[in-house]
Amino acid sequence: MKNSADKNIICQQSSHHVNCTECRLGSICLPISLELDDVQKLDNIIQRSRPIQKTEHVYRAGEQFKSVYALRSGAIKAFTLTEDGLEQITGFYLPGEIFGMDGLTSDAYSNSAVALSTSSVCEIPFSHFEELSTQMPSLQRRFFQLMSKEITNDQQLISVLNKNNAVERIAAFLLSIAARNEKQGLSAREFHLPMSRSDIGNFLGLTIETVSRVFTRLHKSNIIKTDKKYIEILDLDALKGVSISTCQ
Amino acid sequence: MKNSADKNIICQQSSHHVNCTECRLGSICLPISLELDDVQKLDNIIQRSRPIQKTEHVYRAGEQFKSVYALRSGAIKAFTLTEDGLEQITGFYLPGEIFGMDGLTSDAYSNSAVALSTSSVCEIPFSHFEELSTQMPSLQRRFFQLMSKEITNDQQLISVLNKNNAVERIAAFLLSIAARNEKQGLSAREFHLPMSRSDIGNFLGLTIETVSRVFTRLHKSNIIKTDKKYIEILDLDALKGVSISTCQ
DNA sequence: CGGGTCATTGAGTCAGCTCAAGGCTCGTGG
DNA sequence: CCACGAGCCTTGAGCTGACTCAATGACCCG
Repeated sequence: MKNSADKNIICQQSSHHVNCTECRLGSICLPISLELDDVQKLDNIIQRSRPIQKTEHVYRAGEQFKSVYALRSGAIKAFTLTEDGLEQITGFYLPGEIFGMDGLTSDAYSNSAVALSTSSVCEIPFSHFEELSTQMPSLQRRFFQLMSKEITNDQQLISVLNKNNAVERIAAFLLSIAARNEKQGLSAREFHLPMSRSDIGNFLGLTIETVSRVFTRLHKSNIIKTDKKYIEILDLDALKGVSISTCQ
Repeated sequence: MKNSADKNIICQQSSHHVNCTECRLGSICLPISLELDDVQKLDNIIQRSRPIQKTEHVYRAGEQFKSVYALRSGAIKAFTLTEDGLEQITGFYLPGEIFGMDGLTSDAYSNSAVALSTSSVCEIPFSHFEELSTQMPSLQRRFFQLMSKEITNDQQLISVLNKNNAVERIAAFLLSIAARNEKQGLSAREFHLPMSRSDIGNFLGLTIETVSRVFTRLHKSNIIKTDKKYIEILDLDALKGVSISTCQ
């Protein structure tokens, strides 16, 4: 609420013209393991536009694949529509993470990507990127690794969906968000969830009512403290205990 | 049964020393879109060993990542173990498909891969492959696409697990196997499932009892004909009708 | 202040799970 | 050549966790 409003302002200040060498996310984003002048070359092909507002699309399913994207600030959800027109969320992306890699197979995005809050993204035109990758083996390797990471994340989620009940799924989800916040240098103990209860339910294969009930249950047993989208982890070990495994 | 025994013999005959240019799977496997002499170069780095027997491992979770693999004949299942030691199958691989791409992220395989029946695999040592990719943009592109395909397959499965009930999941599964058989030039209408009911259940997040009940239900309503692992699709439209979407 | 969106809480239902028993097939050994 | 055991599959009966339906509450924005 008040806090999240403040955060948005900060995000907007830091956005737009910061290049890769100055970006505070350099250590977790695409450029890891590149030499300084290679980072410069990468930076040269990256396009940065004005921030995207909540609910705006970065790309839509079916559009021609042109670029992959790095998230600089905000949050993104990626989703497909099922045959019968239902939304299925396939992932949430936080700052420093890459999205759009689903578009490569068929030269068209298979997901749509929308901003969950005001977000700035770095667009990486793929044809340029591909060319650069052939010249920079470490960039090629890095991208292979990122795609592989996406695969193992998805497989981890499959495992959670197949084996774990509602509480375990949500605990795993919270731990995943916490870990990814920490990676960005933010708190793993308290944070704002960028997505709605309904988005969480959609992602985890639960109804919104079940998500809500689990949150109150975890709150009442003093494992987490919740206030709308604000989450504070009070008893990390207990949360790990109920989760068993982590998703994404 | 009798048929499947025959098939294994055929597979073994065709295995081992066939190189990429002669392989009947060339049109669906890694080499698509490569020039002839590029296929030769690719072929030079590929290692082919004696066939793998049922239940033998190609690699184990945690082992150092060294190669990706193309399946020439047989069938492979990939799986992880959850914290509490339960198997979670993350995918089945049929001839012409590539597996092992989960190992790139952390330089160690995150899955184990075992043969479901006698199988021959082509091993592609990754360091050589990477080097070749920098010299052959179309190979690099092809591999990006294959990884992207794996991502969209997994996301498709996530969607099926989140949205579909038991019958829908199994119908989608059968349609996926059928389509992939067809891609190999085999029948999409009748085939042998290489995996057990228990493997299907594990993959689709169902118990073995539920899988069995759904199979008999589909059989009794004359949509498919089942005899153990032999499947014949009698009414494709009806099967599509109950599936809604396809998984992997 | 009113209408819309999002979240919470309660009550009843059901799909798929668990537990249990029995059948089929194949390989081994007497 | 048959008997036996081990896997794998099928079928039945009863239970339960998450879903559906419904109502109410909290907050935001015009």
